Amino acid sequence: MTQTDTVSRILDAAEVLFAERGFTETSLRTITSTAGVNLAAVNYHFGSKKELIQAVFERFLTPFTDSLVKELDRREAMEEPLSAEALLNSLYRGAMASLECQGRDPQRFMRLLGLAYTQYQGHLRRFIVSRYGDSYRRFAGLLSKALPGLDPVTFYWRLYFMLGATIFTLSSFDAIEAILREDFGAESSLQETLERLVPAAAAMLHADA
Amino acid sequence: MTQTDTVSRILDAAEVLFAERGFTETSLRTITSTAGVNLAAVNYHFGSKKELIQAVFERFLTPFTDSLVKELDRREAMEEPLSAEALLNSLYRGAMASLECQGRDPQRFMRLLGLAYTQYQGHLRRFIVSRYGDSYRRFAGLLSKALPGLDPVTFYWRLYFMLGATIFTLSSFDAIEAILREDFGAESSLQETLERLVPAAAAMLHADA
DNA sequence: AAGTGTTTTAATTGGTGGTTTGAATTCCTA
DNA sequence: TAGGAATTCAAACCACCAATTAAAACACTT
Repeated sequence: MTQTDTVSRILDAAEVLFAERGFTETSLRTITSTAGVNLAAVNYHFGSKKELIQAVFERFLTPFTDSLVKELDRREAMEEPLSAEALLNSLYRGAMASLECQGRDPQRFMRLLGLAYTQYQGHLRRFIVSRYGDSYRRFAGLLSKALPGLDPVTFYWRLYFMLGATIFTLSSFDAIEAILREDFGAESSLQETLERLVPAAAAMLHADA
Repeated sequence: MTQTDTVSRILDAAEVLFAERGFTETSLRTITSTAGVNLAAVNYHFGSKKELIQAVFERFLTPFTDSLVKELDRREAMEEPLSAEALLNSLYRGAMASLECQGRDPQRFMRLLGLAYTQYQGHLRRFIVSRYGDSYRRFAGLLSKALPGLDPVTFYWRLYFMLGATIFTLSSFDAIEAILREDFGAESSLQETLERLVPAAAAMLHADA
């Protein structure tokens, strides 16, 4: 078993278990035993449980963010004025594509993102903002240009409303989908939900202040 | 120290600590010591930590829900057609008023609600739905009537988008407000944020499908 | 005031958590 | 292939946890 193998086995197991149960509810013993590695390997390779959690997010967020930045470069190079809908579609579709071509489950990613924002007293939130904040500020700047005449404070609040709607619904997608299936017999895929989310979010951003 | 005193001291301390750190990150020892009561009092009065958590939510949600139901009764008795915006205002304002007149911090309430929904292995989610689901189904029914012609599945997804936007932004109100204050020098009150949220949510609900 | 049921207390139990250690093993290079 | 670094391993450590128990303190009735 090579080094990288052990490291990625730990990350794989941690990713799944964290998404299922949360961070404090997942012990290192559970992670290492499902990964099939020794308990001490976590502290050896990552230093601590906290750093393992950050590493899980790094592996998720770096390609996600890179693909967004590339997509924004591409879009901007076109010189066409970017509509809010187009930007939202770039964000969601680009992100989904980036995750799927990696073989990662987009739902799990959203679930982790949701946990990052509610658990751990905001350690993770700060980590994510400091590491990836610039890229998302760029996205926000472009989106803001697509909504001329909207007062900046209102715009930013609505951006957070959108973030909340996205993270909340996608991170509990399974639970919500199960409820709707029982009540209406209608199945919804993640893809369809994003297609519902984009126009709804756009309408929210465009609303009169 | 009378019985009710001990019980409510425990609930007060638990409420604050849970909202600050989450459930598993808060030990009974921390709760009882900040409450100034003996460790065994929790298990004596509530049975277990799990039941204490439920009790904290019950104390929060029961007056909250009761005030919503009364408001809905009042509104329905007026026989006027209810607009979506009016219903949202009833929900938010009624709830805020109910919490504030109790001397409870609305933000803390939202923070707890956020935690309840993200704890996946969700005994809390089930507890809340089974206890208060009927009242909120009634609200959803009225809101749905205010949006004729909207396909039910789309409506419900948008309801969850709205719930997500609300819980997410209000539960991290402090953090978001701090960022906006730094970037724009503009302070936002919780009241103002709700006044931004209502039209944004209404626009989302009214969007073309 | 005695007695009964209730509440609080302090000490204990059995268990799990993250982390550390030092020896054993594997890997790579010289 | 020999030697040294990197990695793995079993075991242990120590802090902390929820829950229980039995005795002490209290409140309330008769």
